[in-house]
Amino acid sequence: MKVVKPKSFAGRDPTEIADRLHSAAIHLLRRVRVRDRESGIGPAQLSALSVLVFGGPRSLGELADAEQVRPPTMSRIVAGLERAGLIRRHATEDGRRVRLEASAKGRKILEAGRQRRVESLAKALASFTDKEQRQLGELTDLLREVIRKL
Amino acid sequence: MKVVKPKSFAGRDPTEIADRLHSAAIHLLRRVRVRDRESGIGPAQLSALSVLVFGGPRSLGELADAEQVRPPTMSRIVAGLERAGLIRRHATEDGRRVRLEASAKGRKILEAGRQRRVESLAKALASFTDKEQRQLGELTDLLREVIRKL
DNA sequence: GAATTTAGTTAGCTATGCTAACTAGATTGC
DNA sequence: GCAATCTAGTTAGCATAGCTAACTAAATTC
Repeated sequence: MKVVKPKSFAGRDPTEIADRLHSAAIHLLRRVRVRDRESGIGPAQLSALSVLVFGGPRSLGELADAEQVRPPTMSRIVAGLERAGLIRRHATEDGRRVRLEASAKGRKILEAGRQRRVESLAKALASFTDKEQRQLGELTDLLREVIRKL
Repeated sequence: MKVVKPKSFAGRDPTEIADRLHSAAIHLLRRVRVRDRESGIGPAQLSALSVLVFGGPRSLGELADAEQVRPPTMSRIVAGLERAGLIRRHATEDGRRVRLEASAKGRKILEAGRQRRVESLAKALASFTDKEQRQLGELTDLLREVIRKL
């Protein structure tokens, strides 16, 4: 008895899905990086900044948690953002904690990067059907759920 | 006249999709990195190795193209993989070119990493319905297309 | 056979990850 | 009320990974 798995029906196997997501993530970032370098700001800084812009002000530790990096790593990322004038650091009642907040310049830089990213991605998306684009939108939702549960 | 865009119907806007894909890619990799570190091999080395294992032997330049990095970067990645005994380097008729090939040890390491990744991801995927899992599978295909066109 | 092109390496910079060890402020406990 | 402990963040030091510029050596072109 021969069981032939239909290869064309992709991604049923969790291993397969895992590998593909992993590979997709790596290569997507490599592509995007090219455009993001134009902003003169590294990917980790960009990502941290976006948390502050879209998620609001927070402490360094909270930012580290959100970005899944260790405090020393975030400390340096924050130092870079501050040096570039993209965020500001305020004291809080708790003298140990800092309150990090995106500056107007930071918001502008992020928006510009977003525009560039869209420029590239919109071009790539243009050749897809409406249905496929809708699917992609749904994928990002699902993906967020997956990551949250990871 | 007021046009209210339904916010809940996510991802129609290419900007939105771009941002989400970007963010998802970053955070997915950060999660996976934790498990991948157990293999004692960096993410770039792991990714390059997987090209050799699943895509077959090729030259350094081809590998650099596949991985979307510059030759000097790939040169160093390859040096690391060679030092660790995960790949081998053979001469070709063209004296400038090298032929890179995964070793048995390299294939084993990669398979082990795959297992670990699956262990995590399968756990995360388990809470999704069959339909959602199928969707995720289909959408990784879509994602590959997007990246190819980027 | 000289000039050019091509493949890969080396050198040197930056950014990002980590752990270990430190400082300083807040909290706890006696 | 002050010592011990805990918590937030920083500093130091290491490794990986990205880049460009400049080099070496082999192949190709003229």
